[in-house]
Amino acid sequence: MQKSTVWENLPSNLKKTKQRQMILSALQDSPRPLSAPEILEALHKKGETCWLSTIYRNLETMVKTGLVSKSVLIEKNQIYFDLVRVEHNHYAVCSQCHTFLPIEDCPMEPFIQALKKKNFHVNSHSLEVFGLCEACYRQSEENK
Amino acid sequence: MQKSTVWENLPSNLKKTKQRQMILSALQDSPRPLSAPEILEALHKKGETCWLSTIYRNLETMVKTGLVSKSVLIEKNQIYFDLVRVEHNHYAVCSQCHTFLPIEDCPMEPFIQALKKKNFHVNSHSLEVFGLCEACYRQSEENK
DNA sequence: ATTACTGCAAAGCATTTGCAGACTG
DNA sequence: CAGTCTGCAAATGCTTTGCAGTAAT
Repeated sequence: MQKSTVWENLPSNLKKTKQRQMILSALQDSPRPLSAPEILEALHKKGETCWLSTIYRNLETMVKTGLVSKSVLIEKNQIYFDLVRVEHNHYAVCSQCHTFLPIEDCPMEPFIQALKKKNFHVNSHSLEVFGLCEACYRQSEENK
Repeated sequence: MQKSTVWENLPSNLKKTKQRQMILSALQDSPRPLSAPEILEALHKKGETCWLSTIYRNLETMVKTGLVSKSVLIEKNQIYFDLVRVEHNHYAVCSQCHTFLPIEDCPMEPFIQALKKKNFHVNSHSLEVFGLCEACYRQSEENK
């Protein structure tokens, strides 16, 4: 793994273990969020080994320290994790092939302001859009 | 249960069973979305019985027919179901006490338009906001 | 040396599935 | 009667937890 700034700047109470590095690297190499089992599989493909429980525990601590974000894919009812990157936090997910299409701007700001007025203190939000990507949409049209 | 329009207008391929009625009624009586286990509990409190698998199966068919909407509470990693009402679809959820605060307008429209331009065909979306409700926020401030 | 972390096993729980009998239209 | 639906049991699969040994600082 090309050691990233993220890695160099791990909070001091987090030790730099091989497993931690492998997990971060898997997330970094992926163009989309991954579930814990998917991370395991990705590591296996590289010939690396790690236990699922280790993956879960690490992801959870990384979420707490803000390195990683957590979301749920409702269609699979499974938790997905993503490196916190500046560029994007949200995805449109194809119901058929589960392609993740990153969404640029997040339209939530005005929203969060409105909640502030109601004395709700927002920490985080999640947003998922479902539908069909171009390819799957075409296919479904053809089958009509 | 006060028989609602929803009940009267069930799609003709859905039979009007006691269980279906009980489940709809539980959702109707609730000010917030419920998980399947919560629905079961609600029925028990009324002295009604029903199996969890029946609840799950019914909710799923109702989602398909558009009577009910489905969302995930990431903090509990559990699926929640809500009657599809005109008024609101989204909630702000308190991380502490899990109060659901309904959010009025949905800011997603411009968003969905933008995705159309990218040839992604949106079917549905989910949106959750997390944070602290007023009461829990005060409490957390006091404990500082 | 201290504290955090991992492997491993086992449990926990929400959710799904299969099937035979019961109910609805 | 035909097609759905339910009760029930059992399985599935993700996620969590406990503990003893291992590794990092």
